[in-house]
Amino acid sequence: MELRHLRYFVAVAEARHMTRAAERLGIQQPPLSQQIKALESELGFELFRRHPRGVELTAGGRAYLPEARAILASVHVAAIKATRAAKGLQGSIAVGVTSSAAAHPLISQTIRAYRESYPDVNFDLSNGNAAELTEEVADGRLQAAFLRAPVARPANVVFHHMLNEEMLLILPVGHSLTGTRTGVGTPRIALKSIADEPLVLVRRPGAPGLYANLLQACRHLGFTPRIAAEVPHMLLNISFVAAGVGISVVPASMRGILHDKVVYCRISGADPALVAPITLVYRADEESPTAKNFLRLTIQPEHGREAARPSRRQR
Amino acid sequence: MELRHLRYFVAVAEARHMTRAAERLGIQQPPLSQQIKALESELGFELFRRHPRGVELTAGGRAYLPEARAILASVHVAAIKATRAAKGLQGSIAVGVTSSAAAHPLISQTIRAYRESYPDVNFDLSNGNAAELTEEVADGRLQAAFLRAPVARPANVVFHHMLNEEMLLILPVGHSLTGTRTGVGTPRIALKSIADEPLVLVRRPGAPGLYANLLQACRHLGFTPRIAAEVPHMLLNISFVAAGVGISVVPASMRGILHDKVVYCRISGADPALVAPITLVYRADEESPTAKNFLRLTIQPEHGREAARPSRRQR
DNA sequence: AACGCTCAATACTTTATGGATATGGTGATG
DNA sequence: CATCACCATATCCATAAAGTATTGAGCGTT
Repeated sequence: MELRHLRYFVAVAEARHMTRAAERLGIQQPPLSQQIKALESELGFELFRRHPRGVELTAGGRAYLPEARAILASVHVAAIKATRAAKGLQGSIAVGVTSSAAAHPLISQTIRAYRESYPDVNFDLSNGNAAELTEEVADGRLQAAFLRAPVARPANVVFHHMLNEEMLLILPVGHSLTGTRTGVGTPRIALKSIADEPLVLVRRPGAPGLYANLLQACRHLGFTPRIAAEVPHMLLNISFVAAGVGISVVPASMRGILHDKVVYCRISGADPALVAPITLVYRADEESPTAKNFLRLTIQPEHGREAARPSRRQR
Repeated sequence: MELRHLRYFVAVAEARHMTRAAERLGIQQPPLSQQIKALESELGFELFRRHPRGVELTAGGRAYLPEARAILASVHVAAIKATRAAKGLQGSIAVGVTSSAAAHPLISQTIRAYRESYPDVNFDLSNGNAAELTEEVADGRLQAAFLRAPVARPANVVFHHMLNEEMLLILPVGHSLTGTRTGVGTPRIALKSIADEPLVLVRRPGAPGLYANLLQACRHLGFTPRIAAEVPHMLLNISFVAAGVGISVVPASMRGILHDKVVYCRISGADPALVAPITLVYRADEESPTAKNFLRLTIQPEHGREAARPSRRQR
């Protein structure tokens, strides 16, 4: 049995007339009669009673009609559903962020924009450190991840550098280095002036990247800072500075956190410049349509939106 | 698109392998590849990613697979459902009975037997007088009706005489005619002995049939009974006799009703013999499978049961 | 009662297409 | 680098769907 039989059957049932149904189907009457007959013989019972004025559904035909209609409708619906999935309008996507990357407004903007453009996609957002996220992307548990500096570079994984963010020095309020400058705007402090200050560092097994540049810049200036404490993440880092344990540097997007306890200062005289990148990680061979839409929207926001609703402009 | 495409798609999706799927389908690999490709081009997206070790579902294919399976399953289910309807195993039937016919045990037996044999058929049992039921059968509102004597014979309607039932004379307990015989078994009374008794008759516009024979038999014996009362149905008839209004005759199957107030007696010396028929009424061109099963079961109970479950004996 | 009309079925031809066979191309594997 | 395992392509054939012409059956009409 083929869908053709069902289409023909429904047409005849609706027209109650072989010849008119054939016209409506764009075929001649004899082949239609034949196909109906073939369907009847496959089903094992008659669908129609033939009258000189047309045809009439039998009890079996009456029972079959709604079923046939439902099948034809679901064939149509199935194609639409699957097309939506293929276009990435439906389905799911798993994205990871490190907590320090999550602090940057770009990340939340990007995710919000995607969820608005693709409201029917189930969005799984998870948290982890750079090493974990990279591994999860590499073996497909995540389709994308936002992190700061890459910590491992598995084959087949792309690290897309999105931006560099300035690093700011943070000191506890009332610290001697902050007293000298109280003008408007962000104060500026020379890196060499922190040579004798105790330093708080964020350093975990999986995230050594962000502070390498700081230590190297200090070495260039001829000193090695004293490490007062190492903490597992950036927020605790600021808390420690606020508590007076030492000073530290954080990405500029953290500015505002504990603002009454901590002073944020720009750094001068650092070489290499102290910057915190935001990196988008994804598999080079990513095929998931939802992921491809997400990547497109993230990397080229304008194009992404256009592609998501191509017909809006034309109407 | 045809069901073939869905069948092929599901086979390939399950085998994850074109060549093996082709084997399972009993065709060669190239035509299978072509049909899959045709399906993809009709849907507008790729269902599979081709690898050197086999094929893999795309996101669109993954979404399409359960839909395709459901469609194929519902094609199967539709055929089964409609076949059951065509065989009269599912559907509905409307049957009417007159209240006097309903009193005969054959009717309830027949209906119970049908409902047991065809439990999935919706059975509409309705009540009416012979004229009403005949009309409803004639124009298709009923598929069958049980009544006593036919009162009208529309073209295209078959009146199947099922049985003749003896008519019994009923008299109030203590009536003079009953006093003479008090042996075991049903007493017997000569029709001519009721010549002077007042008679209660059931007679409605639509049901004149049952008492015509009684009056004619009396005329043969040379008397015309006096009509003491006319009542609309048989049960009230018995109540009137019990109340002493007069005597009457009823079909033998009524025996037992008001047994402590009324005496049932066999009648001798009547010509024509006083009998009450049970008549099954149905359309000559009845096509409904449920109705045909009902008629078969009613007219030929043994054959009906056999046909309803043809496979039981063979297993 | 005969005729004509309508519509489905039948007989036969044509066409389209699904399937078979043979072969080519490509990426993984040892 | 050669081989293997698969899928894709090309070509041909057989099947079956569609087309054409005609028959046949049932109904209404005169």
